[in-house]
Amino acid sequence: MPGEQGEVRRDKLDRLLGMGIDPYPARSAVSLPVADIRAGGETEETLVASGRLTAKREHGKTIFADLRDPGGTIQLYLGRSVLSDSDWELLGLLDLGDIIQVTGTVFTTRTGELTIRCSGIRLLCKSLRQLPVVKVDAEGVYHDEVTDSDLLYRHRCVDLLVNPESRTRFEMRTRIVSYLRGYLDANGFLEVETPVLQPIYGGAAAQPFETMYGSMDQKFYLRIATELYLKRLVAGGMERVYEIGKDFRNEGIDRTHSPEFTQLELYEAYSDYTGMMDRFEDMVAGAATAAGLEEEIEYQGAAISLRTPFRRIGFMDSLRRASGEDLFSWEPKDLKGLLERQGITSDAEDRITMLDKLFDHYVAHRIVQPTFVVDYPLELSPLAKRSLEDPALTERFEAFMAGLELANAFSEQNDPLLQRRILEEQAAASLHREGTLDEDFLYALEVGMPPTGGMGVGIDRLVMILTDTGRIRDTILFPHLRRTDQ
RNA sequence: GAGCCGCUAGCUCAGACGGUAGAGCAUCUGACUUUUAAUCAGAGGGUCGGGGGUUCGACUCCCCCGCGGCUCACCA
Repeated sequence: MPGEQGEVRRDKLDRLLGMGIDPYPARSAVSLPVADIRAGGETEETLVASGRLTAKREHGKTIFADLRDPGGTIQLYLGRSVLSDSDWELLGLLDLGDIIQVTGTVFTTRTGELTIRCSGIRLLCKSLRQLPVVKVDAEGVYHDEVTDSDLLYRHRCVDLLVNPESRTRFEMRTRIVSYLRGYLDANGFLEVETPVLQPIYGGAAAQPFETMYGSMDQKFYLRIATELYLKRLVAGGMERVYEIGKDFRNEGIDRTHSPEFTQLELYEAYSDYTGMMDRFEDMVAGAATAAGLEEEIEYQGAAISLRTPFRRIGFMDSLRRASGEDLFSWEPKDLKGLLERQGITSDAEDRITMLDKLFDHYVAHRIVQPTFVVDYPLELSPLAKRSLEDPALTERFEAFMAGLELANAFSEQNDPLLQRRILEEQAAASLHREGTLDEDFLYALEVGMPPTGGMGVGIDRLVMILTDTGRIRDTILFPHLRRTDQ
């Protein structure tokens, strides 16, 4: 009998229909969350609980079962002598995974388990798929835990049901994002939405996804950043704006990169990159609290302190110190040689990209505690203002933690002529860019944008840190996978 | 895009040397009125990721493909 597992449930569904039971009723009674029932303890008061049937322990005329809702699990006591004949018959047709509603009182069994003594039971939704059964023994050890990541990513609903820590992680993500919104709203920022489909992409250096806009008969790109649009708004007098949304970068996937990721970008007029440091510290510390964490957190085995202020180091200083060399005076061929000696394989040929590689190698990957790396070379930062002390540097920082880049911020370049020249030079020098200037953005700068601090924060990575997750995909509900149907 | 590893029942896994597959949980049948990884007895369930090839014979060896994982490359 092929496909037995599914057939059994279909058969039960038919039998339920034969009994006149609607396996998918439209209405259910208001029920008490399991967590509340547990908190309430024993009671003679009749209450209603709803959830998924996750275990059944049959003892003849007595059946113990587990009912789970998002907030917890509670045991059910189902006795032949307590239930009606029809409820008892229904019980026999229930499978693990079915969503049910029970009515009863709460007592404690002689083994000390808080339990609902069910006087009534109702089917709310028949499940036609057998879920993996994960059991936890008395020592709290998981048995037959589902590890097939393909299954878990393709069917996140299964993951959420079967792995409680997955559910918790996404709840934390939501709380973190809510906190950030609340923080920014409370500080006078306006949340806005800018185009995802853009005729010219910009604001970062990345390969875009391309698409065809049918009715316009024009090529469009999925945004790689919101930067250039948000700054237009600052020029337009929306002096504190932010957007939390997806950016798309048509590049490789790895543990810390997702082609579709969530970024918070915020811009604050009359602020600068030091102001952005304060915002970042506020937001990270606050998000941790919102996620239920203390100031000291653990990330993949490392102790991390979120105590502010965060450390500040210079891009060039830190690289000099870590490498023991003044790499900024080196010729490209010598840098190339050093890269090879350090075992870094890279296609990079130009000086500045190689320096950036060496910075990652010597400094960034080794940063554990929250750290602002400040004063980036001008060549790496076309949209940032030049440093007052050194025109080769910019007023920019990137925030690192546990080897991850979490944020990128600068005092925004608002000199329209200088900005145009820099962008033109970049476009000319770069092979893969379209070489198209965003004239509307430059127009906005010509209209005039006040001195402004701006910052982008990688939300998925922040969630990684705060949920102690090693893979960015575990912070994204539906990460991209290759389709298997073709 | 490259290299390596993996893909066996719904889930977790085992299958030395090539002889058409096993376990636990889940499912089904039966027993059991306070168990909790319930227990006991029995049963069903697999075109071993797909396609070729070698061979008398392939889960096993070879080739191609698919999907996943890990590293690397790409990544203001």
